[in-house]
Amino acid sequence: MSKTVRVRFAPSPTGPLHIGGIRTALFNYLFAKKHNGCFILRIEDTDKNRYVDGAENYIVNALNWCGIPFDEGPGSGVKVGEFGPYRQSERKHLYKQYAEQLIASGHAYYAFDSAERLEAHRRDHEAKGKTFIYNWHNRLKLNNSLSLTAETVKTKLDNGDHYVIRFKSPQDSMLHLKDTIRGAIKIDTNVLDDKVLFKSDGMPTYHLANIVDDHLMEISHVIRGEEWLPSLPLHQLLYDAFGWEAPEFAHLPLILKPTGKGKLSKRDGDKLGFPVFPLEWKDPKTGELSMGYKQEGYFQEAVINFLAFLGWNPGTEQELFSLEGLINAFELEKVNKAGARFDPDKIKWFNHHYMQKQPNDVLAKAFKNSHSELKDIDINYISMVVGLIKERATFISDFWSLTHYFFNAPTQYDEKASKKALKEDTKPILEELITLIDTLKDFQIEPLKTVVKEWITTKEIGFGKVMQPLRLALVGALQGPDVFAIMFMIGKAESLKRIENVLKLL
RNA sequence: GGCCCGUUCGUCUAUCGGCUAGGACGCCAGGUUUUCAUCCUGGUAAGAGGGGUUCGAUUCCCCUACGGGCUACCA
Repeated sequence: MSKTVRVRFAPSPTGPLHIGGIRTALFNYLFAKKHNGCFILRIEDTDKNRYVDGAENYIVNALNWCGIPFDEGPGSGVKVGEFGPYRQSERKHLYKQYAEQLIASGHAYYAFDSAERLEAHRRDHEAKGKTFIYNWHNRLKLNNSLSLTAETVKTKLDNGDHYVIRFKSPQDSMLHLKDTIRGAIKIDTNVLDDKVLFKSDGMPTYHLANIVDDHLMEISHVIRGEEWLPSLPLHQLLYDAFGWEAPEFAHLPLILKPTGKGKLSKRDGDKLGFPVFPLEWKDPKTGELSMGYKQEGYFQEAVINFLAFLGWNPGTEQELFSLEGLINAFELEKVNKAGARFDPDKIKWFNHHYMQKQPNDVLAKAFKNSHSELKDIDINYISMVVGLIKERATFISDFWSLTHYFFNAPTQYDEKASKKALKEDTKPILEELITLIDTLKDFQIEPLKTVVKEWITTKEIGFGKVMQPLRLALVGALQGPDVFAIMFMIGKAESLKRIENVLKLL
């Protein structure tokens, strides 16, 4: 790779960034970092009608939360450099000259057809079972600078008539395209249409702005979603028309729904109960709230690790990767061609894994902040509790149901568990146990365990007869970590009290 | 409909002509934990179909089927 690697992630601010967008950003980021290149964020806001307030901010926040910040892009604190600005709306003045350059060189033309007229054409064709395509085969019959006299065109332009600039797709030639992931792609230019490059509202379309900006920003590799593959011929043709060297292209496979048909959408998350957005998003118009990975308790590392493996793998059997590891291992050539189904179970598994790697005090702090009953509890105590139960948790939101008995005495006892643990002979056993514990001076886990076990053994009571009711008394159910650890945590007095509470039931 | 891309266990995937087709998630069973969960071990399960090419195809080519994307003055 001779030239400097410069890649861009170019979302349009029409709403929250979908998890598929994050995956595209991630692959761009990994590729850039692997080659000591530059990761650029460019906001493609050429469609004023679809602009959504807050979307750009969301994109930036999402990338930051994921730990894949951009090197160049809009916003303060980021160097603008020689390639900015990074919002296409702020580059508006640049595009028209390029469109006109194409007209001058015979690669594009003015078109005056009204949207209504074209729509009518489309309907007519559809009624006949055909598709209306604006290109070589009919452009001379339509209303444009190719079919009209130069004079008429000039008059129309002078009058300020609405016009668009269309690309003049070549006729009768075979295009040989190259995609790093998919290899060679052939296409007949006769099936291409004369795409609008410049809109009547004075803004460029995606196609023009994209090529101009990628060229001006010296983008070396375009890594984007597969939905852009059909536009590749046009884009290549544009580079050729301008006489510019095209970047390398890589089209990423799509992320599909967990079940059923089609690509992953916002609705799937609502329906199946998992987020499809990195961060929570509140629709500014409807007020509708969509859940985000962050808010649902997913660790950033888990999301990244999972996403990296959606459509890519290192070719080894290693699946757990830090961001650093991913950068080292990443290769565009190893990206898959086929779409990948999103698997909510697998990302949970990653989350459980990364849960174990989180320091207890960090988890404890988040846990404390998430639950009002913990407000006045010592953080060190919470931290120890977390250390005892985190191996059985996937989310911090699992913590309370896993730990409430460390903070509050059980108020009710699981019915099934009571039946199993509480028998006719339980009462005298627990009474004796109380006496035993009461006399214990060193209330630490090990001495506690030793004394109780010795007592059970010498008295030949049977472990189940003691341990089960004891656990029920402490927890309220037959679950949780080691009973002696629980007793140690809640202390002697509280332990005794809880056993007495159960005795009252007998 | 047209064009393009794709197709290995239920899911994510390995295999770059010669494997008992490997791993992970899920699921099932056993073990540990005298609880539950975790964890460990094992098991379950796959190269869409049909033609070629080849001594030999999951792997290369063609056809069909199926899936996906695009087909806007949206990106």
